[in-house]
Amino acid sequence: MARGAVREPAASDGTGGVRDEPVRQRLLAVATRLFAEKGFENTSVQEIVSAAGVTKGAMYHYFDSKDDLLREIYARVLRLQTERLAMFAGAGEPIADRVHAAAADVIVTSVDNLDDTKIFFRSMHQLAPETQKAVRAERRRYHERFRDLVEEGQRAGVFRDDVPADLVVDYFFGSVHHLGTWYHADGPLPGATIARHFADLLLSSLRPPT
Amino acid sequence: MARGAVREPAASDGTGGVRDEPVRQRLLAVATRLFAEKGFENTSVQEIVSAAGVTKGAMYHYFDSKDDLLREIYARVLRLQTERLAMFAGAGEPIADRVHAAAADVIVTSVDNLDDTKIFFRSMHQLAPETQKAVRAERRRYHERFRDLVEEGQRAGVFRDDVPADLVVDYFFGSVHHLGTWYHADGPLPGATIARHFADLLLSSLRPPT
DNA sequence: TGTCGTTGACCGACCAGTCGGTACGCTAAG
DNA sequence: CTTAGCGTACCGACTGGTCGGTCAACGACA
Repeated sequence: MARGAVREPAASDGTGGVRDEPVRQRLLAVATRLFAEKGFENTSVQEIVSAAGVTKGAMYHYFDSKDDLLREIYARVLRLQTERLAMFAGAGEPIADRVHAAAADVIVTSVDNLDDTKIFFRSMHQLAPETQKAVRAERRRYHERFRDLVEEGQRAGVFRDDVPADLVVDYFFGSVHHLGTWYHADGPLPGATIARHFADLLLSSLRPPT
Repeated sequence: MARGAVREPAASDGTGGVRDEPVRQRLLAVATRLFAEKGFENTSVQEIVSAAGVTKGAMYHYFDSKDDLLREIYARVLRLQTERLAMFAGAGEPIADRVHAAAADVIVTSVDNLDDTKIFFRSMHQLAPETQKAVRAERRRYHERFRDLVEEGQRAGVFRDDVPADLVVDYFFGSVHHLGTWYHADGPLPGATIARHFADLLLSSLRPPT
């Protein structure tokens, strides 16, 4: 590596288009890709830093551990989804429309960040129990926010109420979380189409029984 | 270990109730439990054989590799579910009832074998690519069989046909596969209740739109 | 009945390699 | 002079897998 260069190595550094992001961001981006490709435990720290064009010293300067790297990836996608859910939940439309919009949106963002989605559910259990508990708690808050939306619809008589709202949320998000196992960006259906179909199925299953 | 004993060690051998299963079965049972608890990569071969009361020599006598152990666990649960699906699909009842029964059954068996379910979707990507492809292919056949059922209902006009049957199957099995991440046997809802609710939601979402 | 030879089941010490993590040094900026 | 931002060298723990060896059961044969 060119030691004479100033802060950032020159334009072409072999990291594939992420060349002038700061080191920390580059490490996160590369780790996300590698974790999604080969799994957390099968990706060595050495591979990550090599792909990012730095060394282990740099990585351990920005992150406490390999676990910490994974945790940061989780936190990032959770922040994004939580923000967007709050936006859709607080809109002024009828409850059914808000649920439909929020459901469709979470699918679109999951597809747009498919690597994060994959990592989340494959590698969660690799984290230290304490860290895992923290991540789970944040995830739970997200689910509860969505559940409140469903309950609002049930109280309004728009949704069937013979199925617990919690179960409905687990049901729907099971589908969302498993997008990573079968969806491919080059497949026949674009993310927006899947989002619409899944949201339709959710709303349809919530119609009160005849 | 008592070397003087004959084939099977005496009654109490500290393996916790699996004492007189043959060694191969014991290894599978113990590995299933440990893989579900701590993940495939975080479970060493030494831990497995210690918990099963044998040594590495024994394990490598029955299995080619650690991967082979995982593959056997997959194959076992896939065989079971495939058999049961064929049974429900071939019954003489109306198509809606058959889909409902098959959907509820796969949930019950997933809950009954929750460890296998967890392992399946957490550790699949750890397998060698070739092995992984074989397992995926078998899994795909199972999904296709289920999809055919949905399509049968669509052709009969019982189910809505504005959503591709493939998508419906991915939608539903996402929920099934994620049972392992939130369901606990000591929770408030028994498996049969969840099975009923999920199957109801599926059938409800398949009703033709008004 | 006694005693070989063979075979399947299993033991346990060991190896070569890999991994996450650390200690320390250098450089440039403030 | 201090601090941030890294690079380099290296450690110790651990892993999957191997390999020579042990032991009991069994069939053959006298």
